[in-house]
Amino acid sequence: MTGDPRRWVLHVDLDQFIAAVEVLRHPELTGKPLIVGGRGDPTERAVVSTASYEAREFGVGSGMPLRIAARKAPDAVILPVDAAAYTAASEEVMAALREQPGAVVQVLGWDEAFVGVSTDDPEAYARGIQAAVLDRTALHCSVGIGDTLVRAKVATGFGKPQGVFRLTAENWLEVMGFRPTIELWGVGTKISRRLAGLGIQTVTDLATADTDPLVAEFGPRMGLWYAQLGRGDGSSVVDDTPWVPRGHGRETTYQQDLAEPAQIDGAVRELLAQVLADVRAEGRPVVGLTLKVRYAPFFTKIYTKKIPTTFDPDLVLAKTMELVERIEPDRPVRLLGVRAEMAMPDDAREGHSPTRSGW
DNA sequence: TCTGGGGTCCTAGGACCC
DNA sequence: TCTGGGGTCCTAGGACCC
Repeated sequence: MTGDPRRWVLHVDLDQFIAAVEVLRHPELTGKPLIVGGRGDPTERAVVSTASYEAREFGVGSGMPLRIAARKAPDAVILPVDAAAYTAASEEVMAALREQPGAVVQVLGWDEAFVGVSTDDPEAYARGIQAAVLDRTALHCSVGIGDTLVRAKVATGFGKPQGVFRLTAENWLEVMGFRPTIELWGVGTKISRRLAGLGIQTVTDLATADTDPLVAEFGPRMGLWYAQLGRGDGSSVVDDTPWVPRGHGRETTYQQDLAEPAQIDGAVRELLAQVLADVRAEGRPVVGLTLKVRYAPFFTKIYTKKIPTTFDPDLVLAKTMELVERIEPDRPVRLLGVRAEMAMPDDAREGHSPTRSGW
């Protein structure tokens, strides 16, 4: 007796996406160390968005200050971030995925997506995806195959570059069990440290841990979520419902710290104008505001405020300026961020982030 | 090494209500 | 004099991801 083909989650991740897009536009950079970040100026406060594999050999990685990266790889070419170009390339990639037979596509970012599909041969399907993406965009990708979203996502890392890797309940602990918890998707330095405080070092430790201490440490939702994460368990539903943004924000790190109240006032107005332009394009009213302030050298404060639902830019400005009054005087400001929360449409689906409950 | 900019979701604790 | 138990909403902040 043969049943229906089995349901699989595939996770598609482009290889060094941003650097690869730049190489397509600048073929003379092929095979050279390439760093993309900020405005392309290593003397500015900025970080690396993506480094090519050649640049990574010098120890350059994403998130690294551009200044440091330039020191490590002095001969690397440094290019500015060109978001519009990556968005355009990303749309081509996602279109190629949606053309695959029976594919349900859930976009996670510029360079990655889940694909849900029923097939008896997920490896062959994955190779088909790689060929289709390469054919349409000249970009290479890796594909993770899993029986849950988490396992598919984690699997991709073992397929890089240009490979395919399958991770299911069957081989999860064999592959992941001995690794530190920080290698899990959604566990960073802080959480891995707190887990270690509970005596949990490895993925197997987490998979077999009592839930009680986890709940006591992280709360009822996150505690149970981390226990599940250790086993690779969770949802296997790929959801292609269009995403509804919760809000829009802009933030800027200033090359010189702001000291004068008038400077801060002007900078906030500038950021707010950009945020309101994004919100207007969305056509949804503002219901809340956040002002983020990084005091030099590295201390961040967040001020939030709910406001009456409104489209009125003057009211939003007035409420934003009430938040500005909370900024501590006589402290240099290194970063300002303004964010507007928007009213959710009634029919919007519940949000679920990759690292949070529901998965 | 001295840390961007775009996001999302979770939790603690206080205010307030019945 | 001593202070329940349930709930909601709000603010501040934490953590993570790409």
